[in-house]
Amino acid sequence: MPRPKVGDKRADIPSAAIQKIAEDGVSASTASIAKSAGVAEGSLFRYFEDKDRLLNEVYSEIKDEMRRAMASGFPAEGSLKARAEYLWNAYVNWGGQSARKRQAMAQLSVSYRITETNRKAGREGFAPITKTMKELAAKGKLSRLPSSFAQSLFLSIAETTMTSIAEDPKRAEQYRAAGFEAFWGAILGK
Amino acid sequence: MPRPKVGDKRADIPSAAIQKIAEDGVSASTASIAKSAGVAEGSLFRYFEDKDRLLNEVYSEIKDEMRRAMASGFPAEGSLKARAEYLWNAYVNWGGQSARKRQAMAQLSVSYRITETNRKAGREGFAPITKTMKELAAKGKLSRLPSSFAQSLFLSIAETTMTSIAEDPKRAEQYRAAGFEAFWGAILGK
Amino acid sequence: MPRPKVGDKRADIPSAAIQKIAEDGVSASTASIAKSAGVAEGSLFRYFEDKDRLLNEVYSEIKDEMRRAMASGFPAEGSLKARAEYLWNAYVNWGGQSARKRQAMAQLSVSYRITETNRKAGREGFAPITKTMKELAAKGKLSRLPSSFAQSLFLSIAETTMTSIAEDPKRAEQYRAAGFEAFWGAILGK
Amino acid sequence: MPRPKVGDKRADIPSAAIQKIAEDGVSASTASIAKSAGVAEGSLFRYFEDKDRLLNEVYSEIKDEMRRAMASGFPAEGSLKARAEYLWNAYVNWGGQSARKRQAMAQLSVSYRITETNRKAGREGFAPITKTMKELAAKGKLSRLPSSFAQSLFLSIAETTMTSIAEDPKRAEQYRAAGFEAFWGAILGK
DNA sequence: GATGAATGAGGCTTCATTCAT
DNA sequence: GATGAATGAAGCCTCATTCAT
Repeated sequence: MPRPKVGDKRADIPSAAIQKIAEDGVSASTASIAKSAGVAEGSLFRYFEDKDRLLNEVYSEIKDEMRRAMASGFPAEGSLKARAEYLWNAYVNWGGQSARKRQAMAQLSVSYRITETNRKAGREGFAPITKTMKELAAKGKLSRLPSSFAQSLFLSIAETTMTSIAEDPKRAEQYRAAGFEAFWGAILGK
Repeated sequence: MPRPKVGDKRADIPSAAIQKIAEDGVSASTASIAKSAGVAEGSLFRYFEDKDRLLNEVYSEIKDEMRRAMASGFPAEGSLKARAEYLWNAYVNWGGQSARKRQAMAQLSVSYRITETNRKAGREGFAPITKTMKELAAKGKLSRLPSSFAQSLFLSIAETTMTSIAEDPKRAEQYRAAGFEAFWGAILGK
Repeated sequence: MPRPKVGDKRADIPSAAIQKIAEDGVSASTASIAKSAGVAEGSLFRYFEDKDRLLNEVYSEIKDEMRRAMASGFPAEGSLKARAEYLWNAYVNWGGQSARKRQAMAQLSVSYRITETNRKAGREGFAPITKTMKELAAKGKLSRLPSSFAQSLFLSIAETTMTSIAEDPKRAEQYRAAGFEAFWGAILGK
Repeated sequence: MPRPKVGDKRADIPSAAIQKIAEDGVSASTASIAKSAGVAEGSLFRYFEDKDRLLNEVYSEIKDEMRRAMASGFPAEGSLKARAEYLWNAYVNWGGQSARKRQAMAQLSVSYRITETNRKAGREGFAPITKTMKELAAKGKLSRLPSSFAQSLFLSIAETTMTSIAEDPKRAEQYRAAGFEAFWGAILGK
């Protein structure tokens, strides 16, 4: 019978933090996070220097996971549309399966406790995403604006889509497809 | 010679709250808000039962203002595009002139302290907006989804646009126009 | 029947702090100090930004009181010995009546929480003391060393004297006289 | 090739404690002491039942070392002045070479965590010192007071001297000589 | 009505100590 | 013996809210 692995405690804290932040916002108390992680309150601070560190680490962890979700299986050789659609689906699907993380992210993104450094690191996607977005932006009607605008549109339209899915999961497929068309139209539509 | 109006004190509190919430998030202390409004700490609670009330009132006040900005001068008889563009411009322009309020709103909208009732009231625009959005949604490729989806897209694309403008104000015009085209394409683009 | 004066609460805190620091050292908890002052814990922080401020204020308050004790009635025109003896007696008597303050001071003086600025301000006596010490130092065998050395000897010999008095109060007079002779001999003795 | 001796770990702890206490006061954490000693946090408690034990042990260790410094080479047959001067020089020289220990001692001596027993043991010198002090006290003007008063004066004047030396090491010799003269004058000066 | 001093619950963080490995 | 992860009590401090003036 396997006994609880040593060191696992640390790993439990970010998940608990995500859960609590999703529920209560970034003002979720460290005590409640620790409790929900099944560790003593003091233990939290063995692993995270202070609450800000924890918050920032959770933030970048989620950002990383998002990127990984989009990176895995990415058809680097596909057509522009195929690539864009792949990214879209990967992102929206990830969001659908990670409601808690999305909710936590919504809180973290507007929190002043996330450092600018971390925020910037979060924005810089991995190369293939950035490249696809750049191509897309260059081709579309937004070509005279920074490609980051296209990227922001991607994120915000996807966010809107995911929110709608969360509210009405039975139509997930429909929203996902419609969301992509909306995005595509936003960038390239006449 | 106009003397300071009685009751002015109350009116100063929401503005101060907006300022402080924009700066510090919803965790801005009531003391700091009172101070910034030039009233005593205790006086705040003569006007607002508790902090939550204040927060909710600020929320709906801003929402109201947004609506008024969009309503005033609305060309009810114009073409669909004319009307949509009017709304867009009115909204984005309002945002450009109300940075503080936008920032406060960003904090308030994710706060769990804003009641669902209030949130819903915020979403329900005034009739002309809703009507325009419905028409738009019905005509576009999103016609099989609730018109609230189109409305959410309007808001999120506008938000993205305003953020870009805030970061690079010299290109405000460009962003505003491009933003509208993006929105238009999102809803109607082929 | 006089009711408790408003604002008196603040004044009670330093006395309580002295009491507690004397008993428990500078690690006396703010909670215990507040309790002993008869105020809520939070109230302490209305008056003192943080514990360090309180500690430093207590430190300089006691230093001030010491100086006042030595200054009041000082025979500025007396002989050197008369003046030195006056200072000695004033200081030692003050210490005898202020056991708690002396004990608190013993803790505060070695605490790293007292700022260098404050420490320096504490060292700078009022002019008459400094002047007397300078004259004394110049005349004695320590004339080739900074006069601050003589002053430090004054303080440390007095401290030793006061400690002995505290341990055996019946001999207070004897110790006080002997202490002065010791100090006098230290500076001028053959 | 000498390998690190077993049991060395224990010996490293008091030195580390001295270092840390000198830096941070008696509130130096056991964790920081352990780290500075190169042992695990928990190991400290294998050697010292608790922090108080460690503190007390460090205290008496330093006191012992002081005594040894004064005892070694003590001219038991010398004149009273020769013996007193020997003790003085030995003590002041020891202090000059042991700044850290003096600083730690300054913290420990005022700490309520040092037991009365230990304190008393610290005061009782080894016989030759006590004897010399008694002779001195008996001969001087303080002859009607307990000889411990003379001993306290020795310590406090020496302390003052060492502090001055620490602040201005180039004048060490001058201070040391002047300090002894001051002490001598304090006890015997006319 | 207006004030701001007073409150105390609750939040973050430190740290001496224990104990399974 | 040695380790260091884990603990939770206790410390400092903030803040929404009350209420005597």
